[in-house]
Amino acid sequence: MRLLDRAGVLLSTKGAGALSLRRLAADVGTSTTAVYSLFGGKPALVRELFVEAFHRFGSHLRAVPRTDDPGEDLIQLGLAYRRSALADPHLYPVMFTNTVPGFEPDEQVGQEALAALTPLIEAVRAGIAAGVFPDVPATMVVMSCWGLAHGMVSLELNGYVPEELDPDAAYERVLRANLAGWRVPA
Amino acid sequence: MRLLDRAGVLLSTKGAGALSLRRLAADVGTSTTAVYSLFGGKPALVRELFVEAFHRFGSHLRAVPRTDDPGEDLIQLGLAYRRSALADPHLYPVMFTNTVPGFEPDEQVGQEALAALTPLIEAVRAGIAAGVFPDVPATMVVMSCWGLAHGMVSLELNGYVPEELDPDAAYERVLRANLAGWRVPA
DNA sequence: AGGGTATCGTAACAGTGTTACAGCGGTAGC
DNA sequence: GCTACCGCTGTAACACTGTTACGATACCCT
Repeated sequence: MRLLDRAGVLLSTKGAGALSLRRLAADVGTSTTAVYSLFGGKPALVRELFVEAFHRFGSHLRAVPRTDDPGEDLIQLGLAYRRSALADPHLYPVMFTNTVPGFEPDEQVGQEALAALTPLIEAVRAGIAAGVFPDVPATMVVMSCWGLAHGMVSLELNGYVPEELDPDAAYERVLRANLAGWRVPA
Repeated sequence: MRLLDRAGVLLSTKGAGALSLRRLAADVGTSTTAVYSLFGGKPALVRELFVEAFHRFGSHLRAVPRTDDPGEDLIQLGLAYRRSALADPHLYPVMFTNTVPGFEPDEQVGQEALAALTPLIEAVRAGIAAGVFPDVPATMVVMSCWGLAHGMVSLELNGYVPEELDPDAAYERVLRANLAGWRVPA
């Protein structure tokens, strides 16, 4: 589907504001009606981009190997999280902050989007089972890691990281500090 | 300025998509041209809302008292951060994620917006001076606390917090864990 | 070969931000 | 008191957006 590809490129380069149906149709060489017969409108097209973005996102996360050290696995997952976001920055807000006006993820697509976080959940569960994390609901420390990664990446994408900080090193340092706070003292 | 007030209400209730100049002008009883002679366009009006939002945000943060326990101060600041965001949720994305298409915070307004984080910076500096935090750049642990708070709040606002978690309790727990990870062991 | 369905193009409608133009008001200078 | 000016306002238009009704086309299946 050339429309979807072109829409992804257009959104990744020019941003959400430049994603207009006429522009899109003109680039591909068709008319705006094609979008309606193939997808059903602009929100439906963005929905397709949404699941595509989460597929790539899930691939990045599934690519980090699972070791016998759940803590280090979580760190690596956090680094992969940021790499995925920085790979195409304009796709990130489509997933987690509503950038395109008409589109909001419905219940179904939202659930299968969260499936991309499975490696994170499993690492946390393994950590709790191994006793390196306290006996709290796994979703809580998942939200902790996810929230920190999302917040840091989101702030970085919006240009809120101070210049005196090396983004790579600071991000990893922050991740490790957060995780250290969850470790139950041996 | 009734236009600004009405714009704030409209944005806080109906969201960014409903903030149209014609709608706004009709509600106040004037014409769209008023926005151009008074502000200079829609982005300029949103800019005004941006600084207004940061003023309120700064007030929430300045309202938490400073004690001799920098760690606890940071927790209270984090709680105030979330309270401020939940007070009018639609104003939060205006500050930290670009919701309104035409508007992006320029350098000047972005700098004075960050001034709202002053209490956070001071608490971190006090913590480093007191030896409860390690001797790292203050901006790093600031970014850590800010990133976590922003990420958690952002995810909550987008409906990504699992139902089995009590949002209030989980948020505070996550904040405390993160801060514990920064504490240098006595 | 014929019929049905999916897709596409043209044109229009409603809505948006923006701007040129004209009119009104008040205010400063003489 | 008159006049000229300047800020503010409304009307109307332009260019753009998403959306849809209507025909026409092409393709696939029977």
